[in-house]
Amino acid sequence: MNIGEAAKAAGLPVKTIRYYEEIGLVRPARSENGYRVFAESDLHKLNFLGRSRALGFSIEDCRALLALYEDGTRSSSEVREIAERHLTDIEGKITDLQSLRDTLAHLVASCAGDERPDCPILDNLSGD
Amino acid sequence: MNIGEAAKAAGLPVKTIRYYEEIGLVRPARSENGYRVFAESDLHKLNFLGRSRALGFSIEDCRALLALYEDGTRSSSEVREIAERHLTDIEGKITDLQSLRDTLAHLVASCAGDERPDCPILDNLSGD
DNA sequence: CTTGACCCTCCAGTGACTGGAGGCTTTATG
DNA sequence: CATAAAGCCTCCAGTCACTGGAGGGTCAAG
Repeated sequence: MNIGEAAKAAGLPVKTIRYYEEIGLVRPARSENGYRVFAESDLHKLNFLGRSRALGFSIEDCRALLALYEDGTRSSSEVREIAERHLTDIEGKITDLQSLRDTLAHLVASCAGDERPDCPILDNLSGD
Repeated sequence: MNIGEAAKAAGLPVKTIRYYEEIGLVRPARSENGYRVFAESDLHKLNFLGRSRALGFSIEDCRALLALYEDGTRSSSEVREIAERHLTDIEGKITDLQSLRDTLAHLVASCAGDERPDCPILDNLSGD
């Protein structure tokens, strides 16, 4: 299976797959003409990577998760640790964004948004 | 005022201020020895930028906001538009992250996290 | 006079791709 | 059978907003 077909099957852009090979996440074989050849196991990995990235795991987390996936002797605690760290990270980001949102919402609400120059948003940004 | 002092006053790293000059957000004078010299108005701009960035505005948004701030004939609607777009953007990000968080939380909760290899997290990532 | 704290410029790296140039190979069509 | 389109290849540059470091000049204190 060539890269284009693999891309469709995995739901990833061709460029992304080449990139994943470059950083050693997948190692497809090569045919005589130099084209990458993807086996079922490669496809499986690409799907795994796509799902992990969609859950927001970093590339390095994905690399670790993939290694654990392929290691039959792993302990589930190692996986859970990575996921927990990521979860904590996301929760922190949510909190930060919510606080930003509240501030911004107040500012937007306080601004007339008409043709006059008076603007509480700018007042706030300039230090009141 | 030299860049170090300006950095302290504005609460920004020296490197960041140099970067802001490079991209034309501030234009401090120069003394004979080549050192940047920051006037009160420059400091004011740096503070404005720091606050805008802290609210998550992109550099280009900051540039636009700064221009509006310095334009006495602006209409507050222009400012409000930028802020509203940013607010919408943030709300979208919050929604996305919340959905990620929910999925991850479920996965983490379902994983024993012990020494055994069985792991619903990996099962999910590998496509069930 | 020297030490240390500043300051300068320029270059490279971050994360995770994405776009494009320039050039093969394969497949479909006239 | 020629050609054109599609698909593949590599390599380089750009994204965003900085950040780190090399290599070197300037200044105030002891």
